[in-house]
Amino acid sequence: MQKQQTLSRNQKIIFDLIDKSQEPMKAYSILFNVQKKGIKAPLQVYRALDKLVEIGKIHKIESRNAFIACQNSSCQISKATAFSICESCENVSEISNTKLSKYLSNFAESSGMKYSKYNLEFFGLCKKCKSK
Amino acid sequence: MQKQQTLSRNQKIIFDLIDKSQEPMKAYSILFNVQKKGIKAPLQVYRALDKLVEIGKIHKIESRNAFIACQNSSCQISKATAFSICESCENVSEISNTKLSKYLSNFAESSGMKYSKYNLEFFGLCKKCKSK
DNA sequence: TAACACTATGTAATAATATAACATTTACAT
DNA sequence: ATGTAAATGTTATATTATTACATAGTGTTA
Repeated sequence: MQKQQTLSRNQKIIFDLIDKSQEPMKAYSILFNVQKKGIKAPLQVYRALDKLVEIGKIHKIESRNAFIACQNSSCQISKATAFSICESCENVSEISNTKLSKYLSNFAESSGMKYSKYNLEFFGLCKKCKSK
Repeated sequence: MQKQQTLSRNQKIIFDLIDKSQEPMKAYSILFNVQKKGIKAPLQVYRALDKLVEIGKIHKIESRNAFIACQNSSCQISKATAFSICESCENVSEISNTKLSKYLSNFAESSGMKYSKYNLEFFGLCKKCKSK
């Protein structure tokens, strides 16, 4: 376990918004939603997002340019992220599977590079959408 | 093996440029490089890129918004892509490892979703950079 | 060959995503 | 109280990507 981070004002406002959201949020949608709380500029949002990603409270879904709260309570720093993404409803869920992450970090360790992290995105239809 | 695609004029110009490049290329850098060949607008580039990705001739490196030619001659449609990315020199190399792709597609198949593809990006220091 | 569908192209405008540069303030350890 | 690192505020701008609309090429098949 890492030590608990204290979030700054802006970081907390933005984390709370993302954490409450049922779906990944985009930066400018976040901006729109926090303007009433005094966060007026894109850069304020991006700075908080960068920090929140760095400390593992949120993850960026690279293929969507969107952010979700970490679903895995024990993950304070994200060195190993995996998601499944529905191409129909755009639902994203975080995968937390010890075997998978062991397999992938072992793979990376044995590849010749000095491995620091990975990101994996699966695409397809989620349970709901595939039965439609 | 899939059937061989014939590339259109713009697709061929853009594929050749990416294929010759030693590093991933960004869309506007591609645009700059093909203007002398009559491709003047971003959309012309993005349309060709979309098609080339679709038929598996190139891949998009999502974390970098950049494109590289497929290194794997037998891969005509990219349902399973993996890369290692150097955080220092930004070198990107495609990983083509049958065991890895089997492991990941099996994982996806057993996850409950109707799996169609994945993308995996490893980050760290490449061989050259780690010894500096 | 004419009619059709499909794919690709050309062009202008604009939307969406992200960062640079600079000034100021806050948190907090010494 | 002082130094330092982190965070904030603000303006402007860079970068990445799409919408909308008009036109042209390619290949089938009637």
